[in-house]
Amino acid sequence: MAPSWHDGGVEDDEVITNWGLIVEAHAAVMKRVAELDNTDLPAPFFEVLLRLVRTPGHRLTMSQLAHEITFSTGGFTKLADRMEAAGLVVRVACPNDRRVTWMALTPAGEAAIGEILPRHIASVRATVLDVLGEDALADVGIQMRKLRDSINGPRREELDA
Amino acid sequence: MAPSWHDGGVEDDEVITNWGLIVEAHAAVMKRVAELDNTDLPAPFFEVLLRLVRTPGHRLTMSQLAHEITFSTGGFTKLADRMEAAGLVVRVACPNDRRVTWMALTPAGEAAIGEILPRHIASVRATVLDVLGEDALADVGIQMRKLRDSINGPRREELDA
DNA sequence: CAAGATTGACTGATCAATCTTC
DNA sequence: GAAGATTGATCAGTCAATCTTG
Repeated sequence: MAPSWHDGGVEDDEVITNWGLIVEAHAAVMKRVAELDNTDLPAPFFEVLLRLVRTPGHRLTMSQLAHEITFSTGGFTKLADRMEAAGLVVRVACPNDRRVTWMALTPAGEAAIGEILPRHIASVRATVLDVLGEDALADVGIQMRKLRDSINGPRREELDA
Repeated sequence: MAPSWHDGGVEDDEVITNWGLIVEAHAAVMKRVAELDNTDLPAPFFEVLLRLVRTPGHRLTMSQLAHEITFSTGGFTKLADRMEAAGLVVRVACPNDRRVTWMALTPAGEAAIGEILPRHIASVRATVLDVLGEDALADVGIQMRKLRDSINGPRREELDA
């Protein structure tokens, strides 16, 4: 057996290797899916549109969206500028609290996500589901949810993407 | 049961949700580990140093390193500039093929990775291993290797990180 | 004074084009 | 001509500071 400074525990190499596999698999799948998607829509645009279209009312606040796609608020403001310039979303003032700004889908935004999403789903199916199979993917999902929730806390509503 | 346009197959939502969990867990862990590492060493620096220190001779070519950390060659040249300016690595001309440049660890680079790596391992243990447990993490690793290898092809040597 | 959003300065990556060497 | 590395132009993100509203 190999030596370790964790008496009786798991090898460091094993932990680092397995975490490394998650990182590498994530990067490889992201890249492949982007190729298969074959779209000119920037990835952050897609992330935003997806979350908006899956939300009742098709609108979320700037802060909420920024957090969900793990952007800084400053970075998200500029992303919002670009998406609004592209006609995919509009800013809507919040009447209740005049500090907050809603981001809402435009018809063009709905059309864009409606056009890309089926291809994206096909890409993920081909890259992930067809390789792992249904059961293994479900098992991985369970573990990943544990990881996520141990850090972010469980979600009030499931809006994974 | 819910409807699907994949007759008898897996639901789209299920696939997208599970893949989304991988993406979110990856992002959350990356962020948390970075916090726990508590280092001023930029992440790409760490990635490069780690691969160098784990390589016999402590040297790899620019292209090879660029590919391993999934950088463009142009981007890696500039990363190498910064790391060399920081005294962590040196470029070494290859005598056999004068097109290639080796990147080699300096003593300062060895010291830097030697100092951060134990903390990093502890961060990953606390964030990943302690949450999933040894067996579940190993299972996830198996699936992630399948994903990676189905895209990149199996590695000649295991150098995960 | 805290929270949401924006702005400006800066950093770090990509891409396409170029240079050298095989 | 192809491969490895570099360069210049550009782009998209962070961070710290600011403004407004609660």
